[in-house]
Amino acid sequence: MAKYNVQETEVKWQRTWAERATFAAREDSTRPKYYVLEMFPYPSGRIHMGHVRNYTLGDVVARYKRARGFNVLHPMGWDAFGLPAENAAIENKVHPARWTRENIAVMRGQLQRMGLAYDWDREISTCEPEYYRHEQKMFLDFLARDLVYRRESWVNWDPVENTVLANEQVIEGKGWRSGAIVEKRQLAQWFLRITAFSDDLLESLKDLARWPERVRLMQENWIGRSEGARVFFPVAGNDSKIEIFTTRPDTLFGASFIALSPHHPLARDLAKGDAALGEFVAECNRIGTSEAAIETAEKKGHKTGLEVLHPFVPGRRLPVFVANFVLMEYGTGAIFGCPAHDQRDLDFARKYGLAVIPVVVPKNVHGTPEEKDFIAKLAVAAEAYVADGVAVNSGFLDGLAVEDAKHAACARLEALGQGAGAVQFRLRDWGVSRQRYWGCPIPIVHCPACGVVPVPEKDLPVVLPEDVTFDRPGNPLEHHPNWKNVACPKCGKPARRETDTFDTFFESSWYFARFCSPKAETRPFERRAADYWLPVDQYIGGIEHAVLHLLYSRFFTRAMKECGYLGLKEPFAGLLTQGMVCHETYRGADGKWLFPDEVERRADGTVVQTGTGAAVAIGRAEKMSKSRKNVVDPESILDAYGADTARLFMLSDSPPERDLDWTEAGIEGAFRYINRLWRLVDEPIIPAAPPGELLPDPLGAEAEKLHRLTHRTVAAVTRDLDVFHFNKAIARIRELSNALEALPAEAGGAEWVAGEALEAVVRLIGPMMPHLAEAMWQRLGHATLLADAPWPVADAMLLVEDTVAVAVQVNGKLRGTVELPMDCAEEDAERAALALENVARAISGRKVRKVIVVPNRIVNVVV
RNA sequence: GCCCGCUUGGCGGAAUGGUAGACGCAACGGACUUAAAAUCCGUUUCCCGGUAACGGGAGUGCUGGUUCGACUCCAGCAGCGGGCACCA
Repeated sequence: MAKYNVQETEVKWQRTWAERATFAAREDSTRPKYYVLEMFPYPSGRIHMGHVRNYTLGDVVARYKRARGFNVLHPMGWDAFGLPAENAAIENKVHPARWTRENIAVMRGQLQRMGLAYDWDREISTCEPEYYRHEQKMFLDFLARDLVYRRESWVNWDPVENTVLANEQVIEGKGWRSGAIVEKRQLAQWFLRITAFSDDLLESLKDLARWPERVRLMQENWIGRSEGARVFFPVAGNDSKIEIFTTRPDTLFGASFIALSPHHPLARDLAKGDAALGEFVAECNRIGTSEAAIETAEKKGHKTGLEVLHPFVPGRRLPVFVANFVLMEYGTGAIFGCPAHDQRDLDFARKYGLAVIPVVVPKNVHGTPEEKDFIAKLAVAAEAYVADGVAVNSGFLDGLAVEDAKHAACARLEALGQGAGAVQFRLRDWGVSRQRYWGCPIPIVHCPACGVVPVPEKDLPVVLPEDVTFDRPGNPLEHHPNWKNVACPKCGKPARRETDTFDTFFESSWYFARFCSPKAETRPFERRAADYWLPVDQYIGGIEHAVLHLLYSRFFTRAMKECGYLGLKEPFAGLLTQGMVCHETYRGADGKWLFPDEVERRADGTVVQTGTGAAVAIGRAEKMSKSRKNVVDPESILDAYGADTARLFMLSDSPPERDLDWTEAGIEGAFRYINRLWRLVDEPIIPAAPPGELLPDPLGAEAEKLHRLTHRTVAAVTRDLDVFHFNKAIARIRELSNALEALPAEAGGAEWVAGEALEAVVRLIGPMMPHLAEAMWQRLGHATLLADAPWPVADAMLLVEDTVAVAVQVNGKLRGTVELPMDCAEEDAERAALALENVARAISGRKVRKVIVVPNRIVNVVV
């Protein structure tokens, strides 16, 4: 018999699906719709294993839902703008447009070889004007509705290249190419007012029932709603004041200093007349813009010489510092420090010799003789007291619990006109300006006379010019000979185009809607199509997008709704976040990384370098990355084993949310199973009964078992696929195919039940190994496509068992099992359990105190 | 530094308050073969007793707790990973 011909079979069915437009999606109000979407890829050159995993997961969902009768939309496109194209342009002298389009062509071919059930007619690419023109229009709509504004903001600046750097281009505070110490600079930039929706974005997380809890938690923390107070501290000696935000107004009596952000207007004013302070601010600017860098840097401050007056304590003066850990972007850019009750403030106070004034004591200490002792210890402690308690040393707050003291403090501040209770969000507005070439041009003109002028709708799109060069650092749009010179749309006088482009998160914030009508010309998408298809029923992608991309998309959907583009505010009803694909790492004797195909495993289990035979050190599995060389090219797997094998391996070894270890042995195991399945139709042990033959009655015992297992498996796999437990679904299918192979030919009714089991296996593997399943389906004599066949349904009568094995424990330890009728009386179960010899031995004369019977599960005898 | 996860045999995992290790990988033993590959059958958490059937003990990162019963719930700790606003 012929071996299963992977390549020929896979190409054949891919062609068949394409010719018949099997996966073309059309709006159809008579059928329930289901929109499955995987995060679209950045066209970096070739697909990687992360893509294979992501798109396999989505494809199983798409094919399964289709079989269940849904009208499925399953599209694919390209997140085509981005930094790597510009890096390639600089390093390899390829134009970003050409590089990107060539990459797309290669990657499209690779995805097609995977047999993914996409409607390729809906393919989009965000770097084409047909796509980005619509987001230019949306930007102008947002501007008209005050969802867009312009302000100064900080960027990483490479003083050697005279270029803005992305955070990833800043390595240990230095520019990745120049090695120069990176500085912070201020530029006028465009912002989207995501904070206008802070409350709604937070509140609506509750409704996203099919999102992972941890993603909702991360977004909740990111939005970071906190209640507290804004407080004005009058500056001693003049009539200005410093406004701070605090979540602990109850500890105001413990205040011992004020700290300003280095970017606070007052700090910058003071720095003008204070060279040392100026140098300190410059030093802070060298930390860079990333929060991680600022938070991990040593906490430092600089005394300004200024003092403020305490709002509650007449005569108390607090020194004002500038501190490197205070963020201008959060609150008011100024804080008050209460060292006794905040660890960071305490560290700061110890460093600069500031007072530590305890103002909260634990409830159980308050009013006891230990109270004094507690306060005395805290005043000299290295650890702040941050837990709940009762206010002390706090005038009118004394004796109040923390929560009550907060309210009382706010009320007093308000009465004094020194502040008020306030809600503060950590979420900041979204800066979308990028000083880069390979992005969507921001449709704005700067006119010396009229100022900022939106490009009129009739002049859209503002097309990104392709005749640019990368021979010098900075944004090529700045150096383009004429692109930026335009007539002002308002007054007609010479003006200058905005040369910044959009953050690439802009494109990915609405592409899911574009797929509803990807060819719409006059608008981003047809309202009717969006109303039909949206929201995305199941979105699938990496956990690394848990906050930014997903939050921006949620915001964008709300903004589009405000502008009347669509009628909903949550884009993704269901979310599945998949884990990474990992591989063990190899280092040669010289310590350099080796690719998996540069090493070989010997029979004795050791691993050596191919060719030289030198010893290789094996490292634990880590995320596949070019830098560690622990990558396997999906195309080599497709060549050697085919798409179904790659898909099976991606699904069978780990649950989707977890990381997956790629192993050569695992892929071989998957390949063996593919061939074993093929043999079920190619060399059947038991010939299937002819179609239409009635179920023999009675069945032999073995046949009856398989008959029941078939139906149990159909039910179990259906349940598993509904909740994305693909690895469990495959384990069940393997159990069924194992049982099918083990069925004795002489069992009564063997032909009939073998045929039934085989047909069930083929239908169940359909979503996961679609090529093999089609080939087997055809071999079973079907003239139709499996892709068009409905999902099998289990006979409920066959799922009911009449007996069940019940575990018997003595004091929680397993001592045996008894076979009992399903749902038998508790007394019967107890009697049968106590009758076991082993149980009697375990009790061995001790008194039975209690017997716990959990019907159909367990009997626990307590002695 | 802050936020969020994860940790179960040699390995990937299953079991989400009720028989820990389903299913697979690897390894070992056997069958088939002149031989190999492929395929098929069997064994495999660890320790103790037993020729065996089997019996006993320990065991889900670590330390405690709740419960008749904990991989599962709670508290603390450790290790590893994701995110931190200009990578996508």
